[in-house]
Amino acid sequence: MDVFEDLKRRLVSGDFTYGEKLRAEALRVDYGCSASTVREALLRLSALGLVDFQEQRGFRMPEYSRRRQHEVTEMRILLEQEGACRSIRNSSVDWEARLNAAHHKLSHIEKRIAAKGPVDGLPELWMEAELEFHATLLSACGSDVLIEMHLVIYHQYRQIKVEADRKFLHLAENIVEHQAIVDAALSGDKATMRTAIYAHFERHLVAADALAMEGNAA
Amino acid sequence: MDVFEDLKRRLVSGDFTYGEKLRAEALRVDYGCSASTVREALLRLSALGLVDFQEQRGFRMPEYSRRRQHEVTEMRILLEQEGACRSIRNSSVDWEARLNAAHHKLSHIEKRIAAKGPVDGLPELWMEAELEFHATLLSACGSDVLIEMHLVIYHQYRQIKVEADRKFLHLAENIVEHQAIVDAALSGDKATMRTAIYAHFERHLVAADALAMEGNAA
DNA sequence: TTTCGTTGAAATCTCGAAATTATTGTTTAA
DNA sequence: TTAAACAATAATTTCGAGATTTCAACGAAA
Repeated sequence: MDVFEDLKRRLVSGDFTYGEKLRAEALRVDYGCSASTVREALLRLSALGLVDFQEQRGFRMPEYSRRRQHEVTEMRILLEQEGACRSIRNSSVDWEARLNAAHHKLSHIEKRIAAKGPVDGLPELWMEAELEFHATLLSACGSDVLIEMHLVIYHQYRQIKVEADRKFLHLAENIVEHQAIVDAALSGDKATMRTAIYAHFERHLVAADALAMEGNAA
Repeated sequence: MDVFEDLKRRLVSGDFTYGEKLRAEALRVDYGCSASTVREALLRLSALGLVDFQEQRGFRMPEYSRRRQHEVTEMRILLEQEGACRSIRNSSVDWEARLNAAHHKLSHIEKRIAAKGPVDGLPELWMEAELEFHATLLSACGSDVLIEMHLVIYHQYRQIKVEADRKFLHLAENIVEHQAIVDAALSGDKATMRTAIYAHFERHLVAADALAMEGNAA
């Protein structure tokens, strides 16, 4: 099994709690490999911001903080607006078709969850479809660097929002907002797209005064 | 010695040529450690985009490509404009003072290089001062995530532009452009800042038609 | 009671050898 | 001559043990 990929998956799926210690010696059991191999994977993940690494003090799942949630959300808005607008600029029938397809898959799953709750393997399917949708949104932007960077931030965002994700707290709103993003793409209007993306993330931004208090503490 | 930090330094300082193979077994000699330790450092650097890693095929200094230069430059413009404008929004006397100080150091070194050429340890001092200047520009933006992300892209940019850097091809222009950025900061006008930052990087963007040809080849 | 230092246990980090996989060069068959 | 199969070599990856460092518990001195 690919230790790196599977640990990455677990880190954004709520398998570990915020601040939990990640011991290579303990994790090796899950993969039937040596601690060194796990250590390698954890070091790589730390460079991607999904694992906290301190020399001689090992690895941890990052602590939760509202400030970080705010900053990562801001960054996702910035990169996603930029990427989506560039995709619009290069607009092609192929891109519109792929975005439509990805949205169709996603909204189908979201509607099933809305009806039956997060049963079967629906949360896992949703995770996959949601990434696919947002990745497709940027897929025609013409910059691999932007796509790569967005992917890094996307996973950091997921890691922070794991709890909300798994409880599907904002399912109804998400359905409407995803639709608005598709509509904006088809309209070809960049300003509308920026507004739609901002609206999709707005509730995950933290008010400035709340940040100030937390900032002084940390 | 810190293998990770030193390899990072060498990767952006022209110690390796584009596409050069990086053998852990060979590099261990430079650091008097085992190949595993070097391997760890290379894996971490690959997550930061400074090393190409392919399973079972080892590590390489990334190949040079104009497309990548273009994309990384675009990303630097995006992040640096965003960060600088946020710093302006949070504008403080302290920030303006630090930016002035960093610019003073940098321009002093640049003028010495303009006069005497890249002798003594001037290139190394310039590298340090240039990073310090651009980091200071974003230092008041209020987002550690943005600062961190900018730092990653900054190093990728440096790695690509190593040749131009070490030859100081655009020294005279750089001096003017850095001054323009400081002026924009002191004026507090965000639009001026965006223009100044774009002007600083414009020549490193690649024309669309040139990209198209390269894109088809790769 | 508090602080500091000591000691033992546990975790982290480094290492070089062994196992696996790619690469290169050679031979053979078409 | 070309292409494919094989063998020899070199490089990469995994591994577990040993060295180092951190952490926690305990006891002595202020």
